[in-house]
Amino acid sequence: MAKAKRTPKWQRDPEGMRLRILEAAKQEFSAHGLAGARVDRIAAKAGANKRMLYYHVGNKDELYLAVLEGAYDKIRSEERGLDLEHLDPPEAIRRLIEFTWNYFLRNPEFLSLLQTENLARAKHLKKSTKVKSMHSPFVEMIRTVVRRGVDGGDFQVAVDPVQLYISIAGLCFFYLSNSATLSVIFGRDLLDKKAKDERLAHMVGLVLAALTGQSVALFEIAKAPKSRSVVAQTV
Amino acid sequence: MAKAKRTPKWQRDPEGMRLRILEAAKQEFSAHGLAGARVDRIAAKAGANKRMLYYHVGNKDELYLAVLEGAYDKIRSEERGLDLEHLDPPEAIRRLIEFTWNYFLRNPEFLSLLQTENLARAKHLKKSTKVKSMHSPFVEMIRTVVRRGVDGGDFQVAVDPVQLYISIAGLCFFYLSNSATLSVIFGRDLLDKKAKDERLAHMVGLVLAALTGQSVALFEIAKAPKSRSVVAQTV
DNA sequence: GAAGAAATTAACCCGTTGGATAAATACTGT
DNA sequence: ACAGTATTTATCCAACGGGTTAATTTCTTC
Repeated sequence: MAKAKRTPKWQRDPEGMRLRILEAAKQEFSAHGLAGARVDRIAAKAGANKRMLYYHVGNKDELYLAVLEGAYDKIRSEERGLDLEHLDPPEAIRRLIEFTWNYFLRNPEFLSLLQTENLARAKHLKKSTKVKSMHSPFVEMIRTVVRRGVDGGDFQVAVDPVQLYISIAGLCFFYLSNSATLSVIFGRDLLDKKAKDERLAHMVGLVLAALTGQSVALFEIAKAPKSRSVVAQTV
Repeated sequence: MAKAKRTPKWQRDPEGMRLRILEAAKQEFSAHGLAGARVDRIAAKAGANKRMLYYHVGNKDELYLAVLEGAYDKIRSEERGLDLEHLDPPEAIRRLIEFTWNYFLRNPEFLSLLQTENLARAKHLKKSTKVKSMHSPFVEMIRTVVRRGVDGGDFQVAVDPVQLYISIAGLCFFYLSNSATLSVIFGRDLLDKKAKDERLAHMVGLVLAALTGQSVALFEIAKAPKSRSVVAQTV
């Protein structure tokens, strides 16, 4: 028998493999949900063997939780880089909305994972020790912005930062995560460029108008004079 | 051999059976999603045999679509009874928000079903002929309210009714459908009575303030003087 | 009271799926 | 070069789950 096999069939790369597995799992879980996800497909997509999943991460549930924690970790860390402190309050809120919107656009799997986890009534997330300790200092960031806005006279009311955050996230989240059914219902494509631009303008206008008491459509239109209405639309 | 079996083991009731199957399926699908739902559990919950599902409705996918169509049918019909025409515009918007909020609260399975269907990118809904024809005349209802509000000077801007509807639905939907993960993240129970009351007040305040340009917290507080802040919260 | 249709039950089929076992292959230190 | 360990592969399997087949029971009607 010739000795053969001079070239290694694979390189050892445990950390790389772990990452590929998690990435593949993220796609699979977000595309099919927890129950619909197939362990074999994850393995194949990661260029790995099914046994590897169990070796490197654990069983299906642990894998799912790891993906979920990773997703939260990612958004929280990006949020931290937002520093809204040295913007004047209305501009800070605008930036927050734009960040949230764009993050959701860039990371659709995050939306799907959240939906999946909420469908499961956060059963898995509750078990996570990591995520609980991540309570966003983000809320404090927003609280500060609101306080500054009120003190400086820009904002009319000192809104609860958690409510505000949930509202902003909700305005973005619902539109994007439900765009499929909404598009069918309303018979328009909500994901083409124009629709997305209009939505962003609408959300910024809605929230800022509520906070400042002035129709934001005004300076919105001033900024982009050619787009004919943005929040407002002549009747 | 004695003849036995004088009392019938079951009554024939095809329509009742069909309804029980659909109700059981609704619960199962909303609790576990499409892939997670178990045909056997549906049958058991309906007090039926698995074969009955196929006899009365069809296979798992058809069953799911039937449930989904039923859910849409229900909310659309309730919406039709809202008649906002003879309310003055701000009050009409308030009622719309309250209706949406309460409907979602009363029908949590509807939220779950929507989430599930959107996770599937509306694959099934697109096949439905019924739902497409249900385009809500609701949008026209809202358009009329907005137009009246602008004409009468109550509203500052003529917002696109579809955007407004999506915003209202989104504010309600996200809070409720994601309350499980949000509660974990923020470490507060978002579903107790007080939290729900505050949320409703926040949403009404946000939307009406944006539309009218006046901080709605004012007449909100006037109406319910004992609740200490509603939209606003002193800093 | 018998025939035929409608509704219901029980039992089985068979591909899928999560997970396990054990062997093979690459790397590390000595 | 050898031993020991970490990583990867190749198979296997028991449970499950959707769907089907065929028999059984009730209702209708003539």
